[in-house]
Amino acid sequence: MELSAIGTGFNYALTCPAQSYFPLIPSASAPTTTTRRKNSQRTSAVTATPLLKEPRNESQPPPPSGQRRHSKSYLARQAAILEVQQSSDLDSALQRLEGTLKVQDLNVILRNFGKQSRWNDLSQLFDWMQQNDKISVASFSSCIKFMGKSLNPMRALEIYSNIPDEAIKSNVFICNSVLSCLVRSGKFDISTKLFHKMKQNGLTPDVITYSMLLAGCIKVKHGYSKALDLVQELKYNGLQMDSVMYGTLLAVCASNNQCEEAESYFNQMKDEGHSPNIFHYSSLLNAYSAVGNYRKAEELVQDMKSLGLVPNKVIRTTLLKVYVRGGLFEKSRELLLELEALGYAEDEMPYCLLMDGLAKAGNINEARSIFDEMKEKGVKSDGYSHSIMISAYCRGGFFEEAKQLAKDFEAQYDKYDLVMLNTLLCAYCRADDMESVMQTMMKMDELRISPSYTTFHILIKYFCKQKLYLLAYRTMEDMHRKGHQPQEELCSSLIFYLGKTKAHPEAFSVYTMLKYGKRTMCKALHEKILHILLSGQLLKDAYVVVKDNTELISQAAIKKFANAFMKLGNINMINDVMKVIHGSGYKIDQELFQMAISRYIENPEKKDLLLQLLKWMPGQGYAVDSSTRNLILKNSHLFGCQLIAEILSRQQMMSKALKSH
DNA sequence: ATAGGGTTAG
Repeated sequence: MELSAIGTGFNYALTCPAQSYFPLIPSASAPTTTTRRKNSQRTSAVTATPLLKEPRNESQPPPPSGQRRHSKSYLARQAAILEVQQSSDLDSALQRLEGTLKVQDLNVILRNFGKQSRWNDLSQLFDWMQQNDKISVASFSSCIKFMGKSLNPMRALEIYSNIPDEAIKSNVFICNSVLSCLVRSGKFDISTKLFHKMKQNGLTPDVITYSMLLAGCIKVKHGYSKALDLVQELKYNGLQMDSVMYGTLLAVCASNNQCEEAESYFNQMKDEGHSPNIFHYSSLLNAYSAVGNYRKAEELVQDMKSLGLVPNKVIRTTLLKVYVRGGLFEKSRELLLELEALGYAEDEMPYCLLMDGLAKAGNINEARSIFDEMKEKGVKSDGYSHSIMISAYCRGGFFEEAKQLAKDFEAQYDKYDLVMLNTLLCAYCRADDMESVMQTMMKMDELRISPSYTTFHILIKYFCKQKLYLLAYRTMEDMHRKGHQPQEELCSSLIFYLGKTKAHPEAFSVYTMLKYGKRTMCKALHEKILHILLSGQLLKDAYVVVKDNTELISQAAIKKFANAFMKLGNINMINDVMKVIHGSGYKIDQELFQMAISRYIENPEKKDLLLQLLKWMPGQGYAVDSSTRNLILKNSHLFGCQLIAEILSRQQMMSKALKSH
């Protein structure tokens, strides 16, 4: 322990030549690798210092800096810093050295813990500093920054919100650290909200604040317009864009396909006197790659070279992407050779770019030959190239080839992730290899990888194709349970098949999943499900469908529904159904009334409902015809003769009045 | 005495 402490102290002296004047430190010029024996040999030589550029000996005056006077306490503090850092019991070390260590020393330790990713120690030290009131703004700032690095934004927010002093809470360094921590942890929305709150509480943002938030726009939806807002606000506050901000802004443009904007910022940046570095070029080139603008890309690379910047692996790979997107496969191949020669093609990525481009352009055989060449050369691969080719074969309809490569992959690699599993699944489904499909699903289960939207989609489609409609339905149920909203087209066809195979309740269940999802659905689907429900005699469900979609269902379908319902539907709902279909603009005919009334006559205990219906009719312009009236009169003893006679006469008066008009 | 950015890639 002691020895190592001395050793490190010695190294520290190396970084601070001024310390070499102190006899405690043997040699400032001794290299780290020098052995202890050589060290001791040299000590005397250094004391004489005849070869040093600025020889000093005892007769010379001491250096003007204050370091000499404070040397003892300074050294004690350095030693204490080391002791704390190397201590196995942090709290006791802190207790022991409390008198020696100043706040800035503790901050040094804090930062060192951060640099070494010693998160627990960092947290413990910070707590101690807070409890012992040995803390400064810098401590907060550093600590919060490292909370971002350790991806612990909640702890950072907690620390920040526990700061009692409003002035410290609005300190720009602390605010910047908090925001940086949030942005780094992918919490852009929270950081934006907090930023506004901070401004309200008195924060004056600086370039770094804006730069940080701008960086958050790269991986975010509508990042470009958010970035523009930030830039505008920055300018409004009298701040100026610097080279860092331009770099970030270019990356935002590139990731949002704002090619022309990227170009114009690049030029603007140069006009303002900032010289672009390789990253600025890289981002702009990336923007060109999205649109395949190879002319501009080539120009840019020339421009870059003329400034003395050497295109690196990323630049060249991005240029390859430009050529691929632009459909310049000859040039792509040439560039790939160049990458190989430079040792930039040691992994499969550039090959995959070209293969994918070729396959998507319909040139699947050429893609395959690159794949084979690559395998022959023994290029490092983690299976991505297989995935590219399998997808390409599936897209092109070469299902056997896809399956072959899928099997090939499984024999060679044991690295499965969700995307790969989905790719394999797709290949096995298309090649109609049920056994492998099931094996893949078991694999997924085994690896505790939960199926994605795509997984379910592939499976459901496959099961439909296999006419395993109930299995497809169960899968869709599962998908829905996991919170995925199935695609309408898939639902629609499954509904159709389920209906055809007389799985009416299942068909309705699929319809319900779709209906309560967020997406809009095809208008014709309501009528389709209505027919299915009617053929399954699910009249209550049919009633709900009609009620909820009256204006989307044809008169013919309403008629079919109404007839079915009057014949066999729940007698208690007959009047409701009448009202609903009338409300939809459907003109109820005599046949329907007669059916309803016959049901009531068969069930005399429902006489109240019959009376209600008869009373309702004249208000809507309906009256029973003579044959129905006779039917009612014949059974009027069941319902109360007097009442029936009254109601019928009112109906008659109404219908006469209508006729005379 | 502390805070910032960017590149290829399912």
